[in-house]
Amino acid sequence: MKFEAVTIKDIAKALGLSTSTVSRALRDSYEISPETKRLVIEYAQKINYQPNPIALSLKERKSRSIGIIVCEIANSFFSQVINGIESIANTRGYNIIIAQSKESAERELADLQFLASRSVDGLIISVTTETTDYSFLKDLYQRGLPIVFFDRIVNEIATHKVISDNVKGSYDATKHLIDQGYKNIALVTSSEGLFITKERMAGYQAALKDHGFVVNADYIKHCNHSGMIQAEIEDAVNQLWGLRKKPDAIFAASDKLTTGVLRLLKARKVKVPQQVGLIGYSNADYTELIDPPLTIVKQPAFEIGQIAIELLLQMIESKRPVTDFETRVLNTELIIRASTRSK
Amino acid sequence: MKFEAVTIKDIAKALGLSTSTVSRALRDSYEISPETKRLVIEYAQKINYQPNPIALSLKERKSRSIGIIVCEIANSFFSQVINGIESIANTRGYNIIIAQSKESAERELADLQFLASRSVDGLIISVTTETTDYSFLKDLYQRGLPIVFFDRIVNEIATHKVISDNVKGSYDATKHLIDQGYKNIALVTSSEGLFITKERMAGYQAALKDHGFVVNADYIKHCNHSGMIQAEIEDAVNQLWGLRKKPDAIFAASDKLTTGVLRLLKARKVKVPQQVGLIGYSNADYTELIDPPLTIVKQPAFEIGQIAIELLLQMIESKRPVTDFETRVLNTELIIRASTRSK
DNA sequence: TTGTATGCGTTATCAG
DNA sequence: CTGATAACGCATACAA
Repeated sequence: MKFEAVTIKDIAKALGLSTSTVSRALRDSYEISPETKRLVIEYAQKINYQPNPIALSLKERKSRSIGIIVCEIANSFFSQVINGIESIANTRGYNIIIAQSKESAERELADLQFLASRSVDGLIISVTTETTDYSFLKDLYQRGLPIVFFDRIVNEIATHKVISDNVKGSYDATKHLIDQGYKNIALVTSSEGLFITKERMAGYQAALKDHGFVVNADYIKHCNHSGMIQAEIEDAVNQLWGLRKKPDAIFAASDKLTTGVLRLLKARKVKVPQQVGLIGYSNADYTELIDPPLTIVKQPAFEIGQIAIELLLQMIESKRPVTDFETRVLNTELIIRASTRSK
Repeated sequence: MKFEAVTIKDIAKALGLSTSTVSRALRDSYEISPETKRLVIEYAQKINYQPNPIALSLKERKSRSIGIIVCEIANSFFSQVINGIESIANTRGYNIIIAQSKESAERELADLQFLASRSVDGLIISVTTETTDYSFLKDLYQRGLPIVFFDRIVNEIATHKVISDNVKGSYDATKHLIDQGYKNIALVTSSEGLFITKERMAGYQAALKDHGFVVNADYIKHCNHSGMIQAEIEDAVNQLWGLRKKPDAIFAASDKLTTGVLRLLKARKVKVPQQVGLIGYSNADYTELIDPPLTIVKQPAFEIGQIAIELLLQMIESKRPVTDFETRVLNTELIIRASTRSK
């Protein structure tokens, strides 16, 4: 509470007891007489006593808060993950502090320092597409800060990770385009350094090969998710369109890229899926509203959040350091819409 | 930091000084010799000393964190407001704790208690459409917790408020439909209790009257933003469609309602704007992607957040209680798309 | 100019 | 069973 917060001391004074007795009574210690306990607990309830979490944090050297770093909360995927995290964190008495990196490695570092200085008990993070220097993260981790990665994970750090099955998701998406009769399928994806990018590329390539297509390096375009993303997408599409054998379909391998490609095609009056096929990763809820509704690969964002926080709390609350780390891989969902392609 | 966090005591020991000297040197107190200051500051930097914010909070009886309660962070409007809040809070050394009420008054109360118990220094809130009991909020406020309302404000509590000009925004939206030639314009809006609902209704009614239309009570439908919102919208639209004089246009007075109405019309293969005109409040970024792009009323969400936090920090940091409260009213933007109605 | 002592709210340790 | 005291990390009134 604020101003006149009631403390253990107030209770002690009012009841003519010592603070330690009150503290013990409140924590239901076995060494306090039932009578005293009753008295204390009743009075505490009456005056609506709430233990001061700050004092508790100072004493116990933990803050019962966990930090989350994502690039952007306005992104559906991330806000759904946060919802998942929150749904569990709250019931376990933890609060979450959200920081946005805005796809900037610099801001990410600042966020990290900020959260560390606020002594969060643990961290859940999806790194930026820019991040290449993991030293601070590693340092934090080695100093004992529990960390769980999700989505854009860092393989260089051995801890729990939660992702969706990127290879399979991308394989399915690409296969769907093939099944629809597209012959020249391009991939617009994120920065090469990212692990999930590699996986998504692998799924795309595997699907092509399995169906007798050759992988054309010119068909693979990387865009990083900077503030310039729309311009990068435009560049990528221009390059694709400029090829001798122009692609007839695009697989966009992230939420932002899907929206971006769609935006561009709309602006250029390109008909989807008649003129160009399009499929993309997306957790947005608008994809069924566009015309025709877009076929998407959807990640189980809420579950990803829940699993991430479960694993994190497990690390935080276990007495001795966790040694065997898991990488949880969840299935994505291919949501097929407007599946009939009118050629 | 975590484990081996370096404290003022460590510095003192290493330099053969007392903790108070170190503390003062770090805070650049005038009563410390330049030489000692230099020594302390250099050493502190070298070992990367970070003051423990928890200890600081306990001492200064404030947490340098502010609470935010919104119904849903996945809502573009709210995530943009949060971005605005965060942009300022971070630079002023405050962190934000976000809680979601999910349109439930019960969860809102729990959030409130949670944040109060975490001793936030201030609160920024947009209440649920369900909220009718303001007693806890009022209580908190009277105990000295600075509160700023935005969007769904509570007029019963005299403090700063930030909203957009709902009357004008709705007036403009309605007028736009009239200008497009629609004659029977329905309003789908939120719960009647909400102040912003009243304002949006007022704008809608004023526009009709000013243009020589009569306000038809049957054309006004209230839906509250519960988990059943889509069903409520369906009900509302069914009722509208069942009227003797069926409406030829709908003004949806919130983000969620706009999406919901659109979803329904799409599902029923109703052509917008040919068969039914549609205009709605929206801060989503997908409205230009639908076919044809939707005309919307957009709120200056980021600015709303920035102003809210500015006002809050002003309350928090002012020595004596603020007495003259402002209600900041910002202009909305009418973004006209697909303006030519092909009748 | 620097050091000592105290308190913020709580719990753990040690006495009684 | 209960009470006094110390400690968590920091800032500050008071002493020197």
